[in-house]
Amino acid sequence: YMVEKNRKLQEQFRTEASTSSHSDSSSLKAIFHGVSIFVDGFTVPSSQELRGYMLKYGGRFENYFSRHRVTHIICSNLPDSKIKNLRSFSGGLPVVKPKWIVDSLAANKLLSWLPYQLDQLADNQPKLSSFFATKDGLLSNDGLTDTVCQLHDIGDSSSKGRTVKDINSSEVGQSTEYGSPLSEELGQENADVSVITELINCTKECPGSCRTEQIDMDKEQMGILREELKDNLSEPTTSAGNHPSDRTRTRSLPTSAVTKHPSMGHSTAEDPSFVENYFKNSRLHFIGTWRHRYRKRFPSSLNQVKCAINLKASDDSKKARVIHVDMDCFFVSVVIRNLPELHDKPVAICHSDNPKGTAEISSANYPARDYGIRAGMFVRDAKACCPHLVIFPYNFEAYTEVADHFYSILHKHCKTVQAVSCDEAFLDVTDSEVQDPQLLASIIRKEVFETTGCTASAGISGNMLMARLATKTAKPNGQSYIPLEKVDEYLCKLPINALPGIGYVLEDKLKKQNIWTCGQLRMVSKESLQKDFGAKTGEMLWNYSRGVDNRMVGTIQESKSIGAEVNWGVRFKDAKDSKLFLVNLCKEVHLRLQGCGVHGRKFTLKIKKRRKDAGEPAKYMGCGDCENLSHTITVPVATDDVDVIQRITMQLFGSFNIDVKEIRGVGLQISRLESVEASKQGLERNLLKSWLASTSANQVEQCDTNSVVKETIDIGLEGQKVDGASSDMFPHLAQNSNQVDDSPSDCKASLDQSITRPALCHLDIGVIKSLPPEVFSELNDAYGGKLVAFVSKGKGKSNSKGDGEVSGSSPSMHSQQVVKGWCFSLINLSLATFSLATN
DNA sequence: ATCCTCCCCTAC
DNA sequence: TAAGGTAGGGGAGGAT
Ligand SMILES: Nc1ccn([C@H]2C[C@H](O)[C@@H](COP(=O)(O)OP(=O)(O)OP(=O)(O)O)O2)c(=O)n1
Ligand SMILES: [Mg+2]
Ligand SMILES: [Mg+2]
Repeated sequence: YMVEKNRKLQEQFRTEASTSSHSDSSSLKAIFHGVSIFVDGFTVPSSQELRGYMLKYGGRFENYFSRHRVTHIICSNLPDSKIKNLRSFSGGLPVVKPKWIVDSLAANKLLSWLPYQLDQLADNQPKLSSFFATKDGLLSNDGLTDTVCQLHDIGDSSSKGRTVKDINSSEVGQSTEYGSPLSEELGQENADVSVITELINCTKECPGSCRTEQIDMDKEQMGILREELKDNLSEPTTSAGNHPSDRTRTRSLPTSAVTKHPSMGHSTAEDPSFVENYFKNSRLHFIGTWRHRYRKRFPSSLNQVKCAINLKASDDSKKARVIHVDMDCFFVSVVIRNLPELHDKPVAICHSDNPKGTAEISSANYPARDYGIRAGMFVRDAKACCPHLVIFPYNFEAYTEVADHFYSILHKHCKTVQAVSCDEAFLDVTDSEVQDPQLLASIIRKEVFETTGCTASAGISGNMLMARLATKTAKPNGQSYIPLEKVDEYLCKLPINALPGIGYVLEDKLKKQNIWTCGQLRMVSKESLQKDFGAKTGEMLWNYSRGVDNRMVGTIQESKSIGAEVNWGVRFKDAKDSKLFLVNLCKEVHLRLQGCGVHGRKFTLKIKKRRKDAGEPAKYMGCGDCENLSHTITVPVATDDVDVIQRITMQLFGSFNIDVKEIRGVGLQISRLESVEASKQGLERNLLKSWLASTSANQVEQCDTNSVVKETIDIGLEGQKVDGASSDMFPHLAQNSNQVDDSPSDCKASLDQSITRPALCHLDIGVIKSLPPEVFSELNDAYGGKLVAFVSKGKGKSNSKGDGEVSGSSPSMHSQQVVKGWCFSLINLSLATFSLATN
């Protein structure tokens, strides 16, 4: 995530750099090429001034610290208390006084930073700094020569920087494996399942009325606040300097229970309904989940899949085929749509108006962009660029509403609409009734404005790529058509990072090859690009640089994965906090699965762990510099049952063996999805229920729900310990699950004396055959028909990729034991699922 | 070759 | 204070 975020900010930064220095770029020297600074604390000149210098003179400015991206930490003298923190936080990077920047500017070349080392740290610069010292020496020498040389040096230095990082990450990779020495080295107490179970019971009893009251109070207050906000917002107040939103909020909030602990007030540790509140307020969550809401509102039957023949027929014609429409500064436009007096003033959307705050700007209108304000910036940086910037809070309901109008209009005018996001879509106008695509675009834009009060821009061209690029040039509130004969001219000087699909990493790699524009990119052979970037990416680059894009408009597929993650405000005091958080996260994921009508088989838990020596992040309650860890379990039967999800998740969590205080982010993702319709899970459960109640009542009755579940999960754990980062819940099902296959008795060994055991262990093909036909049929469905093959051929493997396929299972060397395990696992899980569902 | 699985990269 | 999510594409590298 941090990489992504940083890339974005850098992109904005570079865009600014290229536009602001456009006129005089020839006279300005790129003194700071290859230098990427992170400013820590108060400095003279200010952080913003330094940022400006870096911008003007070819350097980089990082809002977030990252060992990978930052080359120098800039810092004035600090109180001793902070020095110790900084020493570990710096992670071996040079910590330099801002005078280095100023003097370099005065000298018009990059000076060695060594004389500018922070005094307090000068005697203790770690060994890495000597590495940078040499590099800087080279840099400053070559800085006098020419840009090409500088480039090479930058390449060298950053690639070495990456080498260091790569070593770290491979270590991290190892640490994700079970039983590796590293996990012992971490020496953190493993979260014992029984302990956690106790804690659940405890928390279930504890919260009581007190906590509920607090929540209610908060909700009530929020309601009142919202009313106030609405009143204020709907009033087209002329005093633009008076921002109603945050004044009201910040004054009222301190009385709420949440802010009782000032230091931890917004962390997971203090708020039992953190997950819920968090997602309610997260803009990225809003845009990330918007697609689900769109699917429901505009069912996909509207979209015809264009057939290839049709495409080829129209391919040769020179007529523009694609329109791309995107709302202008969407979040701002919506919020100020009834406040015309603000339209020519700089406005941005942000949670906070605090000029020192690290809240992020979500969207800035075009007057604000003239000040250099961009999405993703900290509000303090935005305010520094433009002190009179008007900040408004989010209004997600209004965004949804406007997006609905927007898409209604699009669907009305075009049968092939491909939604990109809440404010953006592609239209295929090949077969449009309106002959002139430009006319159609203007009709749509006009109608959007008249309906919503918000402006949209449009790009029209022969394919999706060119239409998208055209939109960018058309903004704001305009449209642009790029005919085929203008494509070459348009692309020739276009910077490569303007191409969709080229982000920070690809841009950097290309620039190391001295490729800055699409024109230069065209000089590289396709083979060379494919060698350097892979087959598909290479071809994409080759095509895009020529304005070629073969994608078709209108293909919306069903989702392949569903997940939820939180990487902000995550601060756990103890296992109780983390447990509660995980349970809530599971509930969230469960609801999303239900909302999409799917069940899933593959569970991935992602953890962000504070990197060693990483201090408190620059962003308030942010996750900062983290290692990304992830573990996966695959279960044989797709589920959306909240309790099953929780069990699996807790199992996964336990396998991390991590000190919860180090956790900065948690995410749960479900994949290998099957539609509920197809698996008919509900019916299966009911049938299992009646079957178990009648036929084998004695067995079921003696079978404690929790023990069944635990058993089931425990079996999974055994396989998991062996497997490493990824594991199959039921090792017998995975052909590559090593050790367990050699000792099928593990299955038996892991069972307790529960009454279920003997019966299940004797289950075999015969037992499966004896199942009532409905049950068998549905179990068979749940396995995509594999049960038939299993019974008829006597093979139990289920490793085919196709979900619904009967797929001839490959020759199995698994014996009867495997088959037993398979049956056992299946029945056991079904029991567990069923039992929990009925509780 | 062709698949998987585990990530990284990208976009909004 | 503040709410740094979500999901698909695809590359690397191992298994088959
Ligand atoms: N880093 C980002 C990018 C986008 N958004 C949200 C706010 C935007 O309004 C909306 C749409 O994204 P766009 O990229 O379309 O940006 P805008 O519509 O704001 O501006 P533009 O006029 O460039 O389209 O998504 C966000 O919250 N954070
Ligand atoms: Mg937009
Ligand atoms: Mg957009």
